[in-house]
Amino acid sequence: MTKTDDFDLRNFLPFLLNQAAEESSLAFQQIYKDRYGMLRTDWRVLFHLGIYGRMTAKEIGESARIHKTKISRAVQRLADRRFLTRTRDETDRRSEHLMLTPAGEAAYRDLQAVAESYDSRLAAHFTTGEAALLRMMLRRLAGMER
Amino acid sequence: MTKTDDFDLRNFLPFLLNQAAEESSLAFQQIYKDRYGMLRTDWRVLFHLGIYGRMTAKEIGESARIHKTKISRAVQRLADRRFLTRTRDETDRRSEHLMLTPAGEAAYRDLQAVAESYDSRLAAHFTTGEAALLRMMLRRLAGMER
DNA sequence: GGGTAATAGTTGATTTTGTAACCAACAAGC
DNA sequence: GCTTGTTGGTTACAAAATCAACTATTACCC
Repeated sequence: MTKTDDFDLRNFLPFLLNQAAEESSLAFQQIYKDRYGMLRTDWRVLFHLGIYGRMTAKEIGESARIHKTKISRAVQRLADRRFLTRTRDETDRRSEHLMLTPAGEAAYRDLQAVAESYDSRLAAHFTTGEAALLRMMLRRLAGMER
Repeated sequence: MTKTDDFDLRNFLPFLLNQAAEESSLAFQQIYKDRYGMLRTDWRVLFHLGIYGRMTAKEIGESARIHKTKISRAVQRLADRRFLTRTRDETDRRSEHLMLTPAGEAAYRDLQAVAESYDSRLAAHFTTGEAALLRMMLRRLAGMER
């Protein structure tokens, strides 16, 4: 395993970002998967509804940059488990408003608490200033701010 | 879309890291996909061989934290396209050494150049010091250093 | 040396994702 | 009000990822 080229893969940002994202999602993923049998898109939808209270599939998709088919399926799964309700918008009958049921709220509160402590644990790798800078840089890379 | 909970998803590191990783991989992905019909694992294997010259599937898997079935199939695809050769290790006939063919080397050099300029473009969002700090923090989150 | 466990890598079945086509409701122009 | 285009969301089919089981070979160890 002698180097024949000095390009450093371990510093290549797309690679590095993916490794960090994967590693830092692992333990959290384990929790929502084991505890609620959820997929990645499921908890993201759950969190959006938990945070914003009432949204349409489209709004969630735009906010989290998730394709509409993935949202559609996650909403189905969550509706099947009675974690959310769908109600048609009467002024535009194409779209429907999603809201968490009490069971959904409970799941959200549980996972939200996990997420908060999980995030603190990750941030504890750094000083407060570093962590803030990291989030800012990530938001910029994610195109969430300019 | 009024907030009913003050948890900030957009600052939750696993979420943020994934968004940044996805966004910052997009254009590069387009290139290896369009230009060589490669998948994510394919270019990672290609890069490992391009950088280190000769590795076994297992070594690549450990280095990039990719599951062996994914590696196995990526190696198959790359071998089918004559981008690499496999030769059995004669002292341990279970494993085989992978090496790029000239065609594989050419593809690697091409993509490596793209990767380098792509990385610079991403890093240009920040000052030199910030970028270095970012990489360091990501390596730490990825468990690549302690 | 013979039996058992471990390892490198492959294969097959199942689940999840991605892509395109689709349906129903709405909007705009005429 | 009819046609054409757009939009929110679902569905069908193909591609890819995951997980478990499998083969072949080597290591362990009594």
